[in-house]
Amino acid sequence: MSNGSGITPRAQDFSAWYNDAIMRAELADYSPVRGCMVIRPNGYAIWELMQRALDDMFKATGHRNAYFPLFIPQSFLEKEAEHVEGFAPQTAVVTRGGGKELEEPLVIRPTSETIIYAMFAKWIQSYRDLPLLINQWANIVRWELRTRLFLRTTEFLWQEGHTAHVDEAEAEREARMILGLYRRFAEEWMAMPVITGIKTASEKFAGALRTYAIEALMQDNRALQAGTSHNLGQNFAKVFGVQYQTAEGGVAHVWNTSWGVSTRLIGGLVMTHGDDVGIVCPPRLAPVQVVIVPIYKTDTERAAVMEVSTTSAEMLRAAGLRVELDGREGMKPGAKYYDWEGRGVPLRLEVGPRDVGQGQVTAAQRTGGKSPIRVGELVRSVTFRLEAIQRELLERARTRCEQRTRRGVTKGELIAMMNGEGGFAFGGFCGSGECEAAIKEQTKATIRVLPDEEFRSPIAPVRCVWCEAPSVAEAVWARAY
RNA sequence: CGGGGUGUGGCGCAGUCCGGUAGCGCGCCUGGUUUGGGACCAGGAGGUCGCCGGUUCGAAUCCGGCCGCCCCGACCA
Repeated sequence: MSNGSGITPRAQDFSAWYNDAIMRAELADYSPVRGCMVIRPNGYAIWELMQRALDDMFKATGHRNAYFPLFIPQSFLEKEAEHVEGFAPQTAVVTRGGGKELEEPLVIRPTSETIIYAMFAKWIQSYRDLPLLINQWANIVRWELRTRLFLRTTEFLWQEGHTAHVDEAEAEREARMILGLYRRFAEEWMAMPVITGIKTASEKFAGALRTYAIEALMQDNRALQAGTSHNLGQNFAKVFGVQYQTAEGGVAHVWNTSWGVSTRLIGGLVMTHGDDVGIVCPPRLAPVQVVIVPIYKTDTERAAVMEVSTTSAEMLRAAGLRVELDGREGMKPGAKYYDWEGRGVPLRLEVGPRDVGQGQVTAAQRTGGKSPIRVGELVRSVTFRLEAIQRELLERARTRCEQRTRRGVTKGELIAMMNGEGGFAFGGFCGSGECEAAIKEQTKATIRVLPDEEFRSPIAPVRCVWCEAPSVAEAVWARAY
């Protein structure tokens, strides 16, 4: 759909729509390497904005960035039993280098716990060295069988935080704090509402004590795991000998956490806000927040219109906004509208002779609606409108999510819902892996999280949705990406 | 890896059954006229028809083999 002649409607084929929307916005392209994608400038710009916001949040909470190698000695990965079992099937391994067979194969990192904690062991001596709060921005390789742009590719970009703490309580606070931070990012920046909670044993990170996650509901009513935060306990510390001297003179293993979000978030953004025209960027993450389209016939009109357009662009940029002035000649205004709408630009300013004559510009919101803005109120009004769009997108997504959420579901309802239109189903859970597996078997739905208190139903379910045994926790089911 | 589909200028496709000089739309380039929701005219560039082999005077088309990609299932952020 690179010619912009239209994309598959969501209702017809959501997957096709997703691909079309990404292609039209030029966020990404398929690469010559199977399973891998190229992130194009429009897509990478969104990632850079995400990075900046997240990085600021990490720094504000005391974390520092570092960089660890892409290659991990195979033996490292194999040290933690559960970890190797979880990741070995999806690793790429380098066995040759410099024209020679390597003495020890090097795994291309599927995640960096092992190599980072090997280094932590060197750096941590005393309780005074704790907590150690590290983050790295990196690429990862996981040999996926089936890939989708942004949602699952063989190589992807992410951020992985790794921390070491004196005790379980502090590690738990860290893992929890990051989960909250992810939630804030999802809601305040991406305008994507999420449910937070803890993963069941079957969905837990390989090697973790506990895994927490934020889960969002996409427009096709499938869930997207948008971020995870793990309390790793002392599993890795014991294997890699990450020990410290306590204030009392004893020796103890540290408690680790790790947490990450990836370029998958871009897929979440697309599937949360996009419409049948294309993607819709929430203003705070829009590479172009405002596009100005000049409209004119004669040279005289052109001069006047460009004058106002240029001045407007300068004023808005001076106010810190990301503004593009579309001065392409020989392209009709309507064509430009479609072009920028497909890129998800939240606000468009049309500047024509009539506007100039009346001392105004016409503002069109990507979410719908056109209205004039007095030139004298430009910055204030544009800023206000962008904030309104940001709020509107979150509200709209939240309403959609609530409409697709059912609480206190029965077994029959769960089956019907998951094999039907989908959504989030809240219900009682006995805690057994058998029930969990049976439900997955019959509905393809998994427990996304055992939700945190804030998201739980006012009246706790009494019995397991599946087996009628007493419920030990409320669970949220959905079919997931 | 199993099931389904598909490979023809940058993109989307027709042509394949029935072999005979490779076409259409969009995009791209040049010039001109246009410009308040996808402009128009004229001229032009661009393809060893996924790859290898076979049949034939002649293959995009028929036969055999291989490969890629997309969708659906088993693994996963």
